[in-house]
Amino acid sequence: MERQDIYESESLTFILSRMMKLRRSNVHLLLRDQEVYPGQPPLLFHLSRHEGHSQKEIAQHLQLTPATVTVMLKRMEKTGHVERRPDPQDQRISRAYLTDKGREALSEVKEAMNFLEIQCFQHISEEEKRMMRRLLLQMYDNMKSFEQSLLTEKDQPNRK
Amino acid sequence: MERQDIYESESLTFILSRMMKLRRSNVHLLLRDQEVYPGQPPLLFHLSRHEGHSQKEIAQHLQLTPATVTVMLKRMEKTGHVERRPDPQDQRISRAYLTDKGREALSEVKEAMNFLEIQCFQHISEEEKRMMRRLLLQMYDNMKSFEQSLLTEKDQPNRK
DNA sequence: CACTTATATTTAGTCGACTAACTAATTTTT
DNA sequence: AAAAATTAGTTAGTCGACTAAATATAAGTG
Repeated sequence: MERQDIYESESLTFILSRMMKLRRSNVHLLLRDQEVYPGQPPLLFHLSRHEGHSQKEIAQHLQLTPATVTVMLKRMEKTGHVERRPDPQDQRISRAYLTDKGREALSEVKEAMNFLEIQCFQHISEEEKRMMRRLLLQMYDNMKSFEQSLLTEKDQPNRK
Repeated sequence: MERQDIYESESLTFILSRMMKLRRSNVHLLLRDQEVYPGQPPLLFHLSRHEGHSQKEIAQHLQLTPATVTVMLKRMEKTGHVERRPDPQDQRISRAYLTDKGREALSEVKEAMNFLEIQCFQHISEEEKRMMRRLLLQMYDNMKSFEQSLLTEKDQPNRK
């Protein structure tokens, strides 16, 4: 069955996305007891380091849209991990805080995610990790340049 | 602004997911003229190689749930890229085929995706790519083992 | 043959991610 | 001071991905 074709694939991005998908699924399994979904740890971590950030600040840091942050925070309010309070000086601004429940969940999430990270890099040396880091950043830069060229192209009247 | 902290991050998986997110966004920009969404190329490619596969077969190959395949195919039927026909021998089975429009879109998508892949790996040597492939497969295997251990744990009566 | 079990797909609901449009508050301009 | 522009967040809608339950069809059993 072609379930195994990750081992035959020449496409690195294919392997990458399969690996990331599996990782995400493992995150899900790991976090189920904490009522935390796979997309939420980055937000939890951010709030633990930046108590009371506005939604705009959160969105910028996590590179998400404001709409996504609103929806996520709303859900996390619902599970009791987060609370939002209006800024005293500016009624447009909403600031997010971890609740006690949120902090509790967070420490377990931190532990779980660290554990996962260690498992993920089993049998991979520090040197190899360093090389991979360099290559990934190169890829990121390449994609950033590519994005720029696409967006520039988009603004051209004579595009295509 | 901490938008730049990908360059400071020690977490490879963080860098990985940021890079993959950016890539996906670029795929989106590239495919907008073809009425194709970033999740659809794998399914289009599969159908071009396996004309008439059942939804179950598609789901197994792409490692998606049947529900996801149903919803995706329905959307692609709507845009006219795909048509579904019942199997003549078994009324439970639905088989998917590319339309002419789908084939047309596919060839442009193929071109675009190849172009993107080339851009992604600029300034990275063949040797480096080989190493990265090995490391990614190792990570995949690690995550696979981890998943197994989690699922085994899940079936234990005395878990946690 | 009737009933039970298995199979393939669908539907409804959840999540995160985006876009576009909207709402309310604040700042800037006239 | 009033109007216009900007800002922060929200809502509605789209996508893909999953889960659980439902539906229709086929296979197996007594």
